[in-house]
Amino acid sequence: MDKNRSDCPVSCSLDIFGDKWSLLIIRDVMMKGKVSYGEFLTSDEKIATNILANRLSTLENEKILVKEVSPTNKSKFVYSLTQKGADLLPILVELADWSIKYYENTKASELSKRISGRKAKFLQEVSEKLQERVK
Amino acid sequence: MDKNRSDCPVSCSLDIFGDKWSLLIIRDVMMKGKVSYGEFLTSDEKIATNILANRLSTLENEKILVKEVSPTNKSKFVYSLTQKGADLLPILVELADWSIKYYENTKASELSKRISGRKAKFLQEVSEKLQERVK
DNA sequence: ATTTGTAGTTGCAAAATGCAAGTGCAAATT
DNA sequence: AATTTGCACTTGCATTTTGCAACTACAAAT
Repeated sequence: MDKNRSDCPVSCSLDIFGDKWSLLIIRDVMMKGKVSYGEFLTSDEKIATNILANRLSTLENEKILVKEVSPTNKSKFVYSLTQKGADLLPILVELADWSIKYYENTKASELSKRISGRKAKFLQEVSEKLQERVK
Repeated sequence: MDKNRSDCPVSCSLDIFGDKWSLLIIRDVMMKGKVSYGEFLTSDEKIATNILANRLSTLENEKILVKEVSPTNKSKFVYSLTQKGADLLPILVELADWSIKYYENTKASELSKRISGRKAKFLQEVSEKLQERVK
């Protein structure tokens, strides 16, 4: 059970989701409204099925996501964010902001640049919306 | 050369430093004033020498760090942050903040909790200090 | 000429990842 | 009632990355 490499808070965060996939699943739930295994598989980055299952299980164990039977379809599962998961939003915003600043200079990214210029407001707006569906 | 899994800015950031070690090196430069290979090796998380060499090389290629001969010792190298590297500060702060919120409830973390309560101010202060030594 | 300090590289075993195919099970279809 | 479909995985296997220990290179100090 000793999974922490040190007691540094940065290191502890990375111990949980310091990989190329975990935060993309969170992004999908948070920003794209995805809720199911099948939906996560359709993202552009093409996560492998075993890796997805593994990460969902980790995120569930860490109480970042909760897995429940779909209310509309009894043979389907839906994943949703806990408050702990919703609180990852500022991290995602900063990751995106940095990338936009240094890598995106195309027309297509003008929207995201405007968002990034009003970061505090954007954060608050999204955060409020997330509140309505945290478990 | 096609290292980007998608054009999502979150994904692009993770393509570069989405692993358990890269951001710890940045933390060491940024928060602990470490500058050399030998100093990075002494951190609590115990990075392996080959991984450290590999990550330093990636961070240098991405122009997040610059490597120069030490002005005081001609047979030593020093690494320093570029502006692009210094701009990773908000990401580190949010990673730490999240971890502090959900994992640290001991006396020892009272300091970091106070910092996290004055995040904007802390960010500005550290950021100003970093400006003096970006390359 | 030898030792020390610094920054790596190399070899190899173990773990994580990627990919394709297969499984289990409930619901819908025939 | 039997078969097919949809969904959520699991499994097997090859490739890649990581971790660990030992070794190398080279300049400076002794």
